[in-house]
Amino acid sequence: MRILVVEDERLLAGALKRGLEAEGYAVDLAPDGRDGLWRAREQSYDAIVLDIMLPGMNGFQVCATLRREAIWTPILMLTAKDGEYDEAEALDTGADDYLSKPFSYVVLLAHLRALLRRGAGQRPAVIELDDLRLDPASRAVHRGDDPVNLTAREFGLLEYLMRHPGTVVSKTDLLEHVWDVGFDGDPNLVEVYIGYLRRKIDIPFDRHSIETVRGAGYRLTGSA
Amino acid sequence: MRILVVEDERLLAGALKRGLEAEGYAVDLAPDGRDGLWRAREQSYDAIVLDIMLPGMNGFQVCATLRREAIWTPILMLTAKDGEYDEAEALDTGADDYLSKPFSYVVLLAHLRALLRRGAGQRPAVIELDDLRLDPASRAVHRGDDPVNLTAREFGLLEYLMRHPGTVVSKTDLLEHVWDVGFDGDPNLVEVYIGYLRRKIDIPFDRHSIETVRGAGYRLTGSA
DNA sequence: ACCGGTGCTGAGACCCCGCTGAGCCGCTGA
DNA sequence: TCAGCGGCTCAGCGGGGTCTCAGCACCGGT
Repeated sequence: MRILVVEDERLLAGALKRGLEAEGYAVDLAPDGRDGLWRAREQSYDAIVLDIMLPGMNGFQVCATLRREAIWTPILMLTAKDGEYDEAEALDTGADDYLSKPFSYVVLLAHLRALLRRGAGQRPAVIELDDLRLDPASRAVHRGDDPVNLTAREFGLLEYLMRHPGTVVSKTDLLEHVWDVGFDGDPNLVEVYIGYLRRKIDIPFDRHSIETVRGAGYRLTGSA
Repeated sequence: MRILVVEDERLLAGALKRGLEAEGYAVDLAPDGRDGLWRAREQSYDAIVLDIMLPGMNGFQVCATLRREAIWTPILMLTAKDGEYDEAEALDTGADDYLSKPFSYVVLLAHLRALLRRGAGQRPAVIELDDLRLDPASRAVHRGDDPVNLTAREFGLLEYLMRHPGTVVSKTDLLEHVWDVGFDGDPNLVEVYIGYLRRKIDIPFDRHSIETVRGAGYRLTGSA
């Protein structure tokens, strides 16, 4: 865990460095806003402790600049005054948390821990098979760079196949999982939709990733 | 944006509910810890405002229980005393932020907004998608340089969509998060409001950023 | 080669989904 | 009190999606 402390008061900065290092963190110091901004850009920190009152460039500016550059390192702001709107402004410029001076060391630690705990958000898994990509979240399918437009039923069918790559899936399996359970319809329905799929993801690209296994079902080929 | 307020003091709870609803949030109230825990488990909230002093089960316990069950809804704790260790304990049991009573409504709002911003995975204060800008703080929306006038409901809808860009959001999702709890209304309502939105942010500018994904929901296109 | 079985495809009907305009209700401010 | 606005419901319409059906192609076994 690497932490950047941007603080111009020597005494406070030193105390923070020693304290945090005692907790096992690796700490970098920056004496002013410009240096802090530079370090935050160059290095990858797990969190930044950022004072507002700084020579040269104040904390708000540093924070806003970083966010504008799409750098999302968690930022803990140290507000000198405890005016309400100061705090609100800190959060609105993109800080993740703030502390009003004077603060106790225990509280700072707790805030930092909370900040570090909030890790990166998990992204829904995109399923890939060779150059075929399916994103369940955005319901988007791509063959290479070309987008493929699928209807709801076609998408459901392809998703099920892609979740069982390389294995033979029977038509009754598909009817049960892609269509409603206990669907007593004609297996021909599956054949029809397999046809639709092929005409959208295989034939235009001259592939044949959907194999038919006579008497058994279908198999989607390719490797993740 | 759906928010759960766990607070036993009737007056405060009511005031919060009314205030937040005026801002366009959908608000649920829970009068004690047990009820709050139950609701937080059952429903999907975008944030929880959690008092510590509660009958039956206190806020620490509720918070710790939720985290133990891997429910990561952002939690804003209301600490009655302003002892340092209270605050530290709040953060250490898994709360994301805290406020010491008494607090002002402005500050609460700022904290909540910051929390909601993080919940979606660390976004800047102003949400941008291509030339569409939405500022939660000032409740202003712009397409390019042109201001767009939205009603509260339209704004809530657009904000939720912009916090989930590129992903398909179902109508029931929207009903649950943009409208009130347990809203068992007609999904047509969503369609109507999508229509309103399109007539304000898309059609006049000859775009179509709100795509309908037949059988699944809607997707807001564009890149930050 | 013949023939039954299995899978593929084009055409078409039906129906549900989503969009829209009209209108009602409640609130608010003039 | 009334006009205006926002929120919501309702009914109708249009079109795209789902499904059925029949005919044809292909494959395997005798």
